[in-house]
Amino acid sequence: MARKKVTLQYIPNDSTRRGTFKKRRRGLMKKASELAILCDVRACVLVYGEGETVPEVFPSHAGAAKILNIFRKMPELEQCKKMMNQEGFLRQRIDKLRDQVHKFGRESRDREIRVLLHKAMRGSLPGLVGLNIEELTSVGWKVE
Amino acid sequence: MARKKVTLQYIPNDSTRRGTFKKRRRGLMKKASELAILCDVRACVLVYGEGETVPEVFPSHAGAAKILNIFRKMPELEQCKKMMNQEGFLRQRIDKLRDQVHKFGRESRDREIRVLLHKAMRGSLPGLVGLNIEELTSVGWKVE
DNA sequence: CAGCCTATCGTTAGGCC
DNA sequence: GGGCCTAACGATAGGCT
Repeated sequence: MARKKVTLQYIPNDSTRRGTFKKRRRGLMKKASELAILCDVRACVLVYGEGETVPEVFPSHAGAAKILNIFRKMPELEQCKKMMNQEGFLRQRIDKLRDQVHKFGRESRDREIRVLLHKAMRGSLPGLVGLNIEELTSVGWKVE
Repeated sequence: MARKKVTLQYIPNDSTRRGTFKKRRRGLMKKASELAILCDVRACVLVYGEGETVPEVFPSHAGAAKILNIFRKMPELEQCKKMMNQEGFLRQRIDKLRDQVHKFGRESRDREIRVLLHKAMRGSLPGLVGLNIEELTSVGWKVE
């Protein structure tokens, strides 16, 4: 009856993981729906189930596609804008790094890094800018 | 100190809405991250803040773009599959309708429809055929 | 307006059919 | 595996600084 404290790491047991997945995906979609209703904002969510070719989508296939198109058209334009100032440059850099981390391992490290970077940013921007990709990536491992 | 019971409808007051938005968007992103970690699934979330041109994205701009590409390549193929059987056809139809309703406005008489759906499902599929577009749309939303 | 706090509500892990 | 249930945990509305 006592509920375990949720360790936030990959659930090895298949049936447990699937059960959790089903519950939480539903929860996520609900949250998204609530956010959209309460604040009337454009939002979309895609979640591919384990080995599924068709994702569950909010708010709908077409609705998501619409938002996705907007998202798609923005990249280069935004990149130009971002290049204009240091903050933008940093953000772009973080994005790349985040991706690398993703490639290496589970997303858990991704999230940790984000927090870490947050702190680093508040501390001092130059400290972060000085690091190269490998160094920052290894920071992710270290954190874990 | 007493917390209100959350009415799940558009929040008219600007500052309240913005506050709620910030909190809930953060919460949504966290949930997404947890889901990805716990179950190791591909997922992405895009949320545009009120009047923002740049959305907040999970797991990252590039990461989302990757998933979005997969999503994009699937439509026609899946549609063909779905056309194969009646259920698929119905689902596709509901999708379109769901989108329409979203464009028109906020969904309201929620509970009534839910009852309707219950009846329809227990009765039989043909029961849905009798409904008009608006009703069917709401049903589609409830199907989730 | 942005954080921080706390009471309360909503989500969900773990059991049990 | 799919639902349903309940207690525990996590998210967050409302208030204060």
